[in-house]
Amino acid sequence: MSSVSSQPQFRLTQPPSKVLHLRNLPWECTEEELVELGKPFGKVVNTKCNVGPNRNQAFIEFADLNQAIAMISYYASSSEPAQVRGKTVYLQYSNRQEIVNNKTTADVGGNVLLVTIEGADARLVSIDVLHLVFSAFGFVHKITTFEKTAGFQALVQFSDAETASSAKNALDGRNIPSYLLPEHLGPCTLRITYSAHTDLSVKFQSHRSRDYTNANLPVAPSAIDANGMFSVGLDGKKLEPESNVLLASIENMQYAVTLDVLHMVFSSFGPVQKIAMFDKNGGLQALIQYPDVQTAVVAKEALEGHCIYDGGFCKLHLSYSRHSDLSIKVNNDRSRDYTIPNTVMMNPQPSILGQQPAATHGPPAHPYPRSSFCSNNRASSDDASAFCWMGHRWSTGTPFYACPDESQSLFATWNHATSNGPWNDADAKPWWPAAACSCNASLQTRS
DNA sequence: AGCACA
Repeated sequence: MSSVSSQPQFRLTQPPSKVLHLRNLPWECTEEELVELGKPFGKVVNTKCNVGPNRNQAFIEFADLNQAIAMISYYASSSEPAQVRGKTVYLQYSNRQEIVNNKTTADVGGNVLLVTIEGADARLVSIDVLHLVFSAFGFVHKITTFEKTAGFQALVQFSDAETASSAKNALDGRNIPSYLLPEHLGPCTLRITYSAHTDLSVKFQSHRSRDYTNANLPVAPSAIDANGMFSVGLDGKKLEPESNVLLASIENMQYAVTLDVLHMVFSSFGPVQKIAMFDKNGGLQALIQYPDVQTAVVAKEALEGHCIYDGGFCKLHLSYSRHSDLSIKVNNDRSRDYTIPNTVMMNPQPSILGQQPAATHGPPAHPYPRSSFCSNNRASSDDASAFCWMGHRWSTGTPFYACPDESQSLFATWNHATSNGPWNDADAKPWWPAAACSCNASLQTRS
């Protein structure tokens, strides 16, 4: 009960320990990088990274106290500070004598995440946006949202604990990208823990809960309008009638937008059944058909207003078509029916929506050089390598991040493994893995 | 930029 602490929080001189405390580490510093850093001074027997509120602290434990002392004294007198990925890291003896790697209940989670959305406008975050965000890591089975004293919360159910954990690791503490939110909204931060639930009970599709595994689940009466359509948005706003077919018009088409390009872009959100392209009013338009309305809604939300290429080129404008099933007479470079057999089948995602057919895209024909992945790479005209990163992901699963930049291009990308990305501050968190990119990643990692 | 984990 004493309010006077006898120990200062940080002592100026720490007594030596074979455990060193590191801080100011770059984002997502790996265990390997820590071992690399300590190796010249002795045997690193244990590490712990992603420590602290910013996850930028770590511990390394040497086999022997002298090795820790060697490292500290080396950097105490060195003109070159200790660095990881070019970032200065600060070292000191830990106030503990060994690293405790407790796998606590918070670490061994289940397949359901408890997500708290923080921020003044948190309750304005739509369930569709949450779905989009979490779908970047794998198939989202169900979402329920509710308000508690803790604020606006959601339970997000994945197939398995691994997927849930990857989503948690990537998203905990992050802000929802502003481009996914209505313009006036302030930052919305995700705080994620594991839920004890394993299977959520969702009775209706509504603005508060969704079951993406059951296309036949009734829509909540509150979300149905007089025409019997599911047309009430989150905040009760009227939406245009949704459809499984999107009408895309492409503005500022400096670069060729081909059928394949459209297929790749729209396949990121679900299997594309049919595409028909045509010219209208001197511009290019296309109809893109998904098997279900939900997928079209997610795709529309994610892609609307975005540019296929950096620099404001090939900006997409999407609306719902009144069609529900396109009639494709012939497969050519302007129209295609991907549901007809004898195309490559490579959709490892379980067919959760029942009638959902397998996606029919294959990897691009040519592998593209790694150099084209760098962040300042500009797509060149008539060059399909603008999408090379997607092909690369598909074929290897290498983690790339897409960077929606100032122009909100979807496809400014960089190789996370070899580059800090296009942000200036090495400590800054990278942009969201764009849904387009990560949905493919999740397709890739399932088998 | 300053010590994990319940």
